[in-house]
Amino acid sequence: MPRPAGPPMPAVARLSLYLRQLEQLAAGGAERVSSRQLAGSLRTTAAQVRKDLAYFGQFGQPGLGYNVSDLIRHLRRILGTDKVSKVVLVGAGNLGSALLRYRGFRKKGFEIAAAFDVSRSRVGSAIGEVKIHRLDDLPKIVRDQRVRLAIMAVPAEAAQGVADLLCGAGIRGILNFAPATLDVPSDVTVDPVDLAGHMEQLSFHVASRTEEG
Amino acid sequence: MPRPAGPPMPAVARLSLYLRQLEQLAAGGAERVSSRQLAGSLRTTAAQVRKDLAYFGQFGQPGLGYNVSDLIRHLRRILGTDKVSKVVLVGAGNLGSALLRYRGFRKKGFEIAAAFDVSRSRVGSAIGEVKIHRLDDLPKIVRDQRVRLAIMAVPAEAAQGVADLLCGAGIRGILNFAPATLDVPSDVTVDPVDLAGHMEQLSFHVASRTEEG
DNA sequence: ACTTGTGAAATCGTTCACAGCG
DNA sequence: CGCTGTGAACGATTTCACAAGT
Repeated sequence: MPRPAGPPMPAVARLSLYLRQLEQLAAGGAERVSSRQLAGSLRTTAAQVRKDLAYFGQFGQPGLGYNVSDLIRHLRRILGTDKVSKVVLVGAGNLGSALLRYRGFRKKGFEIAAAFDVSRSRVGSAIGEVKIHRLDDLPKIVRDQRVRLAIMAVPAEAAQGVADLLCGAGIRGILNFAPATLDVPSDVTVDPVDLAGHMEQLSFHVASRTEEG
Repeated sequence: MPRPAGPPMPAVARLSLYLRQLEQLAAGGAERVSSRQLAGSLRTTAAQVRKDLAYFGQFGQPGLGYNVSDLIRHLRRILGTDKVSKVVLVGAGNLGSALLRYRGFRKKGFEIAAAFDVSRSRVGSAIGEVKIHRLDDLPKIVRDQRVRLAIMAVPAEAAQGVADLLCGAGIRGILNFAPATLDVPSDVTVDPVDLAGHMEQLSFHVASRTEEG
C-alpha cells in the first residue's frame, strides 16, 4: 500500500520563507518570479523551490515562472492564513507581554484574542488592546470564541498543567516557549521554541568552527 | 574519499533536549539513566539517543546506562556551555527588552554583556543590569570583550545592516528574530527564529488535520 | 537480565537532469 | 530559449538487530 505521502515537514517550513519573500516582491511591484529568483535571496536552490511548491499543486507556467500575487494567495490558503485566526496567550510575564505587543503576528493573520495569567496583579489589566484574564476563564473563552491556537510563555514547572488545560478546552496547536516537553493528545500539534536551546546550537557551531577551521 | 562525517545537525539539536532532561533528572537526585528513560519523556527512541551520543564519544557503560552528572558535563563541553559566554543584544524594543530580562539564558551559561539600539530615548538607560549603548559603540565593545555571539531583535529593514556590523566586529553566531534572511560570511552561523513563521506552521498542521481527520 | 555501541537495512529528503510547455 | 514539473539518482538520517560488557 503506497502511502499518500504527504509533504516533507521541512518543505512546509520553507513555505513560510517563500511567502515572506513573495510578500516583499509584491510590495516592490513584481508580478512574476522564477524559482531561481525565489531561491536566490533565501538559502535554497531553484530545484528545491519547484519541488516544494509541487507538493501542493501546479502553480507555475513553464517558460514564465510564477505569478507573484497568485502564489501568495495559494500559499496563504495552504498555510491556513487566508483568514484571520484567533490565538490565546498564556503567561503574561516578560516574554508573554512582549509577544502580546509583537506586531508580526497581526501582519501574518493572527489575532491574539485574550491573554491569561495566574498573577493577581496582572489579571484585569490589559497590554496593548488585549485583556488579561484569570486562567480559570480560559476554557469558556476558548470554547466560546472557537480559538484553536495558543502561545505558551509560562515557567517550565507550569507548562504541562497549562497544556492539559488548553487541550481540554479544544486548542489544536500550541507554540511552546516553556523549556519543557509537553505530553499532549496526538491530534494536537506542539511547536517548541527553546530560546536557550537555540543559543546552545549557536554556541556549538561557533565552538566547533573555532577548533577546526 | 570518505568524509570525516561530522554529526548530523538534527543530532546536535537533540543534544540540547537531552541536556535539559538530564539537568532535571540531576535536580531530582538521579545518578544513572538509560537511553530508554532519556528517550521516554522526550519524543525519541532509545536507539536515537544512543546513536546521537555515540557521535561524540562513548559516555555510557553497557548494562548500567549513563552517569547523569558526567553526561551533563560532557554535553556542556560539547555545546561549549561549560564556560559562561558573553552575548550582545541588538534592538531593545518589545522583544529585545523581554529577552534582556529573560532568565533562561543565564541558567544555560549565556551572559548578555551589552545591548544596543538606535533610539535616542533608549540609549543610556538600562534594562535589568544591562546598559543600552549607541549602535556605533558596538564594534569597540564586541572587540574589547571578545564577544562571539549576538541576538538580533530589530525590524526586518534594519536586519542586514546590523548583521554586517556584527560580522565586521567579529561576531561568529547570530540568533536572528528579524523576519529577514541574512547574508553573512560562511564562517558566521545564523540561527533564524521566525515567530510569525512558527505560527504559520502550527496553522498549517491544524488546518490539514481538520480537513482530513 | 539489562544495557551500550554499532554496522547494516530502511526510510526520508535533496539534487540532478530532462521532457514538454510557453 | 527559458522555465516548470517530475522521475530517477544520490545523500543524509533513522531504525533495526545484535555482539559484547556488566
